[in-house]
Amino acid sequence: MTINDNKIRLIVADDHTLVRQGIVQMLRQHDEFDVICECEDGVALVQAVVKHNPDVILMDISMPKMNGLVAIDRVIQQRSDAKVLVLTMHDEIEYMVALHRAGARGYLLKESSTDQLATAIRALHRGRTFFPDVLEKSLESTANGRGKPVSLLGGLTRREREVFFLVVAGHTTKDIAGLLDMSHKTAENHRGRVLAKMEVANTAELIRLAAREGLLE
Amino acid sequence: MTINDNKIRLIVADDHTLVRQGIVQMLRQHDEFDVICECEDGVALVQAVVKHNPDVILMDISMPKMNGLVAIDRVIQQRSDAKVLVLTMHDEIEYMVALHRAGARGYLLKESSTDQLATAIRALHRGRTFFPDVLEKSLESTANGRGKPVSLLGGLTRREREVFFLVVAGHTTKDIAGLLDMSHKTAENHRGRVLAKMEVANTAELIRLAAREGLLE
DNA sequence: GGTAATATCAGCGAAAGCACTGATGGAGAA
DNA sequence: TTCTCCATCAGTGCTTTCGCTGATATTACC
Repeated sequence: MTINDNKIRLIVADDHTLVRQGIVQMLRQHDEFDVICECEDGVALVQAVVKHNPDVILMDISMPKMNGLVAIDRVIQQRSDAKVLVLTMHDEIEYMVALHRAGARGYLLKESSTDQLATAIRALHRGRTFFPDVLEKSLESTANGRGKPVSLLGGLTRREREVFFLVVAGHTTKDIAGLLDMSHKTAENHRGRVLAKMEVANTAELIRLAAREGLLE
Repeated sequence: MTINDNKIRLIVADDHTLVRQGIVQMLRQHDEFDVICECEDGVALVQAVVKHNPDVILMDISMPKMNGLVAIDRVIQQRSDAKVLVLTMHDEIEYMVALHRAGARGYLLKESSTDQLATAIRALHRGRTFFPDVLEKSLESTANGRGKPVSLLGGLTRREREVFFLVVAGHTTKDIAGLLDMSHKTAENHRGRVLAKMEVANTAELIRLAAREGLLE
């Protein structure tokens, strides 16, 4: 037995102890995996990556002390070949794209099965990526079409952004028309395009999205 | 009356398979617990409770198909003595108060340790409750310092609270009527009363308010 | 000069939201 | 037993949202 008996060496980072320990417990059922370290926040993760140089890193994106995106950035800075598999509850495409750009190599919803988790880990270990189909499509379309939008507000035009902020501030289209000195039909049209670009069905969802992105207040 | 030794019989409900299975895996390490059923949503949970009559119910509050608060309500309807332990990531007091009123007997953050989880389960099984200290204080203050609303949700009736959560989740009144099995007019009425009590003009403002209060998942 | 993106306006129709009012039955308290 | 709160359903009427289509003017880029 060598110390390196080709197990896949993992670091698991998640601030929710119950969740993290649960996942670790589960991974320990598989012989092929070796959880060498657990982290509660991004800072600890970056240090652990430097110290242990794991094969694959499993991490939640919403962690205290250091935002997940920033954490990925730091990790990649330390080890440009780091294989980061993000575990998350959000299936918003915006999230996926952002993570992909940040350098994550895989993205897995917490709704996923344990089999999928194992598959994803193996994929990353072999140098592959693991993203849901939706993202693949989106990345293609951004590659084909001009490589623009991505950021939540980036895809909006100037006027649409103005309308967006007034909508999430709770104004009706008529209000907005008055405030921006335009026809209420124009305001409606802008509003409609915002909803379409943001891929939400109604104002309620739009505001939820804005809240998630920290765009309220 | 205990046919199968005196293990504490548990149902675990969480829509995130990874999280759920992790927790289950962890509970199986303890001899004193017996996980008799896992559920992915509120609907399944209610059915499972009726069927298995567990000692303690572990549940996430943010689940698809049926909002957690609604689910608790239904569970309590079926078994008024059901011991519901809520697992969540949110430590907002509003949530705790609402859950307490809904009939949950315990509240545990996912940041908690496994020991705390075991302690909480045992507490509920013995007929005690398990809430963070902050809540105890808050509940006292509502009892003593009379009158004061304290909670945003405090002024709402049980049904109004259910509707509230579904509204801020982005559902239309028709959706809500379906989910709560009521006429769409009734749902509209509840919604209207929620808007009035919260002193906001429309859904947009309501969601902003909810976001400010940390009531969005 | 052609092309593309943007900002503007408008109409239509379906759906949803919102403000009223009124009515019934049940549960619990005074 | 009254009385109040709650949950339920319903109707009317108006406003707002939302999806779709189509049109024009300006700007800017190649």
